[in-house]
Amino acid sequence: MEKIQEQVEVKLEQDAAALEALNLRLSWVGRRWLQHDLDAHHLTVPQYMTLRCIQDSTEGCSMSELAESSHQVSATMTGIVDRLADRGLVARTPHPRDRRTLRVVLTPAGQQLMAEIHAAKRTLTRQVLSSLLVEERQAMIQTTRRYLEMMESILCSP
Amino acid sequence: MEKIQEQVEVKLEQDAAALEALNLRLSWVGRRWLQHDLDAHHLTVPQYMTLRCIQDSTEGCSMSELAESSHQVSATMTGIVDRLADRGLVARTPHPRDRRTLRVVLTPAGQQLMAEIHAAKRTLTRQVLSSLLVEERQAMIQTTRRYLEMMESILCSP
DNA sequence: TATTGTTATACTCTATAACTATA
DNA sequence: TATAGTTATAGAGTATAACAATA
Repeated sequence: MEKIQEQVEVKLEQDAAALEALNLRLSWVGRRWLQHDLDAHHLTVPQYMTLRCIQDSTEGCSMSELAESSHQVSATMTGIVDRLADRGLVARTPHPRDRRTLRVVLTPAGQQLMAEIHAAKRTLTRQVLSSLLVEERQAMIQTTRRYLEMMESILCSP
Repeated sequence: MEKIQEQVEVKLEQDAAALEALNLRLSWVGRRWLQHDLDAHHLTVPQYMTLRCIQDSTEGCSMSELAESSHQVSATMTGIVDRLADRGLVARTPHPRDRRTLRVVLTPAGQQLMAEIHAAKRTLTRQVLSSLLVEERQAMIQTTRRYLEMMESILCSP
């Protein structure tokens, strides 16, 4: 009985090592792949992440919110938003109540660019998913979400 | 019948959008998480990827191989390997037959550092995997591998 | 005093173009 | 001529520390 348990442990260790190596490479290649897509629009990955964050919000984001969302210091966000603003994709608008705070919003040009990117997006995800059963798709989404939540909690805790 | 097929398509589209958003965030957070781990060893993510690539090879890598593996131009690799060599973690050794080519290898210090990082690695992957059935783990590894292969093929083709 | 955001600085990564040495 | 690698250059992202404005 103990021997079987031991074998299960060994197998788990192997699976963990295999998946860890795959995820490391997936994260790296995924970024290069995204950058490859964004090149056509002269956007960088951090710039795109920032636009997504603003897009997902209802009334724009403060600089602090953008920094927190991407796990970066606010000084870094200043530079990224500067370049997006220079291109007219976002605008810094004042906060109605707190004059220290800004609301960064998408301009019409920014909204249009995001729509173009969305339309041009490759169908890699759909290709993979369409070869799975509905239950498998759900399981994959659930597992990925769990992964992400664990990572974020570890990253935010200190 | 057509109506059911339509619903399946809609559902697939939703699943694809959900997983795409998750993967985008996972790729970003995964990198921050890795960087957070590497900070203790004063390594950057590109430096770590380079060390991994050398470690996985049997007789060291040429500069071209390192560049190709990370989908970067060789001029970029020159800088990364310069900094690793300055710290004594890798060494440029001559190729026995072709005097144009280098073999970048891990020094003993580099091997020791990689061993330390491996030992200190968080058990996030194992935590997630241990809550899955063996069949689910295998399915997850397979799906992740398929994803990666598709990405790499798209990235390399042009 | 505490918070929001920017500026100044230094370093790494990244690509392009021009270059050297070798095949 | 073609290939392997480096150098020079420019720009983007990143963190730290110091700072101004506001609460």
